[in-house]
Amino acid sequence: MKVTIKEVAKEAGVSIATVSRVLNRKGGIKGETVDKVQMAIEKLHYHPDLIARTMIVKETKTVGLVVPKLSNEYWALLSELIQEELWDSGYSLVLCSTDRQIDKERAFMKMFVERQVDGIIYGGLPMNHFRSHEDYTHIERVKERNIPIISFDPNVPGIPCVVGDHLQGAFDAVEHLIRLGHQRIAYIGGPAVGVERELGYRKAFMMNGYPIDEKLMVIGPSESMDFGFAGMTELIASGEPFTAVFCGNDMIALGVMKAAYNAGLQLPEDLAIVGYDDINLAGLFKPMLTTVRQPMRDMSKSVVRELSQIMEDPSLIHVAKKYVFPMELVIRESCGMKKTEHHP
Amino acid sequence: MKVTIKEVAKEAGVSIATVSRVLNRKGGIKGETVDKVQMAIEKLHYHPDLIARTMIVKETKTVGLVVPKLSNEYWALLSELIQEELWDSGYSLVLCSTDRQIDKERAFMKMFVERQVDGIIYGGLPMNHFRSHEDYTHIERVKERNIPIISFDPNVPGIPCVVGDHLQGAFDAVEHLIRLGHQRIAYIGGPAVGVERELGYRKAFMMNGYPIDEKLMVIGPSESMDFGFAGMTELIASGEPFTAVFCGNDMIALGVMKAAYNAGLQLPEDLAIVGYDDINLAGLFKPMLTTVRQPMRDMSKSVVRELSQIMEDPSLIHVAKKYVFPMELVIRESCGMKKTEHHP
DNA sequence: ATGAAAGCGCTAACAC
DNA sequence: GTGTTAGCGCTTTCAT
Repeated sequence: MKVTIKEVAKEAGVSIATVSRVLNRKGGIKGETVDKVQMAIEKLHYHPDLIARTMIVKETKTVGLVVPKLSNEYWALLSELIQEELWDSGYSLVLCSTDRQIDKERAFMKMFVERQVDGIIYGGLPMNHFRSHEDYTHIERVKERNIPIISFDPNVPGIPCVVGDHLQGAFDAVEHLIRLGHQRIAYIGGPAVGVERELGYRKAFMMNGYPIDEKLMVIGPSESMDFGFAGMTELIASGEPFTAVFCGNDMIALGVMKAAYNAGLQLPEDLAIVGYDDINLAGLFKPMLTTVRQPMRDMSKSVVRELSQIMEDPSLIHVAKKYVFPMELVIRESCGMKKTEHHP
Repeated sequence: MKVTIKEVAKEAGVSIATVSRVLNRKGGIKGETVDKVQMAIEKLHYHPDLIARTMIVKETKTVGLVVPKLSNEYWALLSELIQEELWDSGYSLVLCSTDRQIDKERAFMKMFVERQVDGIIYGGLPMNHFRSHEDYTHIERVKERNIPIISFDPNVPGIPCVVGDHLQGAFDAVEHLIRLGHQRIAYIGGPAVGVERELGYRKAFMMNGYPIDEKLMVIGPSESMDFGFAGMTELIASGEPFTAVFCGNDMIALGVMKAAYNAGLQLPEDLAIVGYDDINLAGLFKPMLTTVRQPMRDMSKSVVRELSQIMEDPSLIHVAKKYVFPMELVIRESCGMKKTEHHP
């Protein structure tokens, strides 16, 4: 049989209220009594029932996290960091991976409210995945219920967000390529990594007065290595000339590298590549990947800090602050050497 | 204010018992009444409170998973697969990453019992991480409380386990190397990946009557790329000759490859490498990694199936069945060509 | 076919 | 300082 607070009380010869008090360190109790209770707890191997507690204090000390995919270093690392931060703040993590299925995302949200999670970190699909605003109601619904929610990376209007400045990051990456003398730069990415990177790409061209060749843009629904491989293979087959490619993320870049090797290209001599995210793998292979680093640690610390704040004062959920983090271009080998160089 | 079963009852003009009945599809209710209740539920946007329900039915529909690290494709993939399987069976996943800290592992277990998870999947540290049997009591404690628990991969005595046959896997890998003509084969691995792989390595040598040069064995506490890199670098520096290396896992193998390249070695000409796990990345780079594949999908399906069974009938926890899965050697490029070949 | 009422294990007034 | 008691939102006998 499960041992409850009652047994402890009897064993210690006090009332259940007293036991509850020492459990919650309320103070105002004789040291002697505290000892008696603690002895009883030890003796009976008593663990308080968090579920019963929740019924009264109305907090589960649980937060839900939604990510699109776990078998991707970026999201795996994020989940790990968040779990750690959360644990340090006394929360457990209920993890849900949607595999990019919108209806799963909805089901998870429903589960979160039924389970009474104290807060939600939403690392789900970017809004451009949803056909209409109406598709986004599962988020609204949560907000209406005053469940603290914060978005990580997808920029969700109306709720607080911690996002990276991907327009800037992509801009810097492409600008770097342009400085290196490239003009025919391909882009392989798409909605799965968000539209900002494509916009940053376009901005760099616009700012430099270069035309964009839409034939060099491979936009697809995925963010995987396989997508990068397929996209690159197709691009090469098209015969369209290009000397560099900017990838929506590092996994795509890895796929692109493989396709380039397959086609007999020398890297970085024949082709410059830049990725995005700076996952661990990025620095591993030759040529080591030039990429855009996201300050993951800072960002995850930030989401849980902000979420905690909202959990403390739920009214804060109505001020949809945005925290945008700067991205950092990490120059390694995959773009080769500058073709021209001057010191001003 | 939160809408409870009471409001629904009033709205529908029935008692809360009736509402509860339609909620749980108990049957024996007039269709008309069911409709009334359902209308009320819709109208009020009622969601049942799973927490309150739990107090009575004593199940949280929650299972806890502990893994050593999430930022490692192997565990990330496993977590993803398990989450998926669990969800399909109606369970939510509470995920905990220990970062290989034993005290964290203990704290998680404690949390699991307080939170009344219905079951636990333990993908924690192999027993050789624990100094003594006494250190393993957190597992025992859980079992004593009759909380269904099953181990994934670490072979934990006394509880059901789903494990890979790593002794066989490692044996096959090293045997392959030997068949290819190698005799000076290094091993880079250690307790983090379990001892079975080392034993498989030794077995292959023993069965072939070759001596083992302990100087070729790099045993360390980690399973990361960095460890592989450092271990390999050190091994090369030692001046000890060798023509092949068997790695405890693919991440280590990747690190080893990098170190080999750094040292100016040609792969696979100068050095044969075989990894373990067959993570996605394994097939990506040149030379594509020969490795040992774990049937992850089958294995994760199996853990949750077995766990479900124990959750249905908790007495099953006392029969510590083991499910051992065969490993499969995947031959790619990193070992080069056979030096001799005959067809019998 | 439905309602009334007794808890589940705990916390939080409110007494003494 | 400590005990008594009223719930939290739900499921489940036991009546009717």
